[in-house]
Amino acid sequence: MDAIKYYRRYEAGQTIVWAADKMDFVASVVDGVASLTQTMEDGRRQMVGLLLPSDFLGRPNRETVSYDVTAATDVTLCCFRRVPFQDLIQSNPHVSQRLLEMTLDELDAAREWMLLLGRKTAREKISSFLSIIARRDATLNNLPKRAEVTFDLPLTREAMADYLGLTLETVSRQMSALKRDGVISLKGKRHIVVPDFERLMDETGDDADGGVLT
Amino acid sequence: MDAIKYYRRYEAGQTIVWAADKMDFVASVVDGVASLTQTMEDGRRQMVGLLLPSDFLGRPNRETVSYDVTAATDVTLCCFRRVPFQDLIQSNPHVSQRLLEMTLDELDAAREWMLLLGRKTAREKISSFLSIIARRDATLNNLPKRAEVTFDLPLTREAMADYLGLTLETVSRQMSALKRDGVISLKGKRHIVVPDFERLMDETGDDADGGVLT
DNA sequence: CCTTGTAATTGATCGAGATCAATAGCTCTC
DNA sequence: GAGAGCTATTGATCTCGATCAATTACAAGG
Repeated sequence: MDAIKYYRRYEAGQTIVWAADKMDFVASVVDGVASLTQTMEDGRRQMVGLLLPSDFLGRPNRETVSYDVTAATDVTLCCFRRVPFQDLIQSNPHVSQRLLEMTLDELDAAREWMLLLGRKTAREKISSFLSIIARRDATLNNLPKRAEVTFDLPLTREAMADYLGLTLETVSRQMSALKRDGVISLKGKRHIVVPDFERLMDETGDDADGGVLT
Repeated sequence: MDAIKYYRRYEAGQTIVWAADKMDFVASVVDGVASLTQTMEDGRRQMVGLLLPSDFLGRPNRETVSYDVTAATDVTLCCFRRVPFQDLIQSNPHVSQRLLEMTLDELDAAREWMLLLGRKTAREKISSFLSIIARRDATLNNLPKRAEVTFDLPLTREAMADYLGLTLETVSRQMSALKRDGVISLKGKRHIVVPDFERLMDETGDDADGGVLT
């Protein structure tokens, strides 16, 4: 496996693959954040995937993807040439089982995202997004309960709008509203402080706990 | 594989599994249509999956699902007890590879769905839904180009609304508008005639063709 | 035939978020 | 430090789809 891997770096804003382009590798994100975005003919855009470190990019047995892949921050990928990687899957059942698990997790995430897009209010969308980022950051550290949480937004307001199915103006307004209400505070444009994480969770519209015996 | 399979039938409207319930089987849809639905505490609902014949339900190595599964029409499932099925995956790499392919297809569908939910207008949503159903029906037959297409809606207006992130009133109004504009005609409430399928496609907001050299 | 119940249509009004527009804050560069 | 070029905030107004409400269309059952 190590024999066919190599690293690539992309700068923030750079396109990693264009929709319908040939893609001769699959990869896993080592560092940074990449987004998958679909665009309509008239320019309307919707983010359909957000890849954080350890997430997988690309599809075995398929040469193209149907969305643009863009580096939201500086990104480092660990790449594998696609054909050797496919051979690896054939010979090593463990790999395809692991890949299946990861894809199923991604599908679950996509389904929560669909609930967000279809039914949540703008304020709930923003809160949900902030808590997703906060949580993904927090897993690297260890999360104390009902504590202050701090992190940097990896996305611009415009990218957040594309993620949430909103306009950037609405994103900005709702961020200001959450700040005014003391749910978050901002240091600069991108650095977020959440004084009480549970308070933020209450704003997301999701069930308080994971659903185990409500 | 045949040794561990059995069939189950559900009537339209019946719940197949509740969110967070234990699910001791996985299954594939033989006949009918089932929906996966997520519900918020205050009752807002969003469909997050629509299972048509040949689609797969359930997740190996996980006892629960996080959404309700409901029979939209009468449904026949071909079930496999979960634990033997997991053993099958372990021993037969072909199965997990096939399952990976199916899951990746479902993820692609989920991503198009996200574009629909986040960025399309009500009219585009309805048109997209109708063309999805028409196409899934048409694969069973053989599809001539720019021809009349005919099919039955497997969903109520309310279920369509849950699919599309709309209210049932808006669904009804847009159906009437498409009828008024001659894009579709209705025989009864559920039977749809599309006189010109390309005309319907133009209403979806999607690119005219699959994206091969636009 | 008349009731009862569910699915669907249609109308009137309202409001959340989009759109249009101006301004502010930053970082770079010259 | 003035100007260009971003990103972000804030204001004013408009619109699409939601909400509230009444009516219609059936199908089932007494």
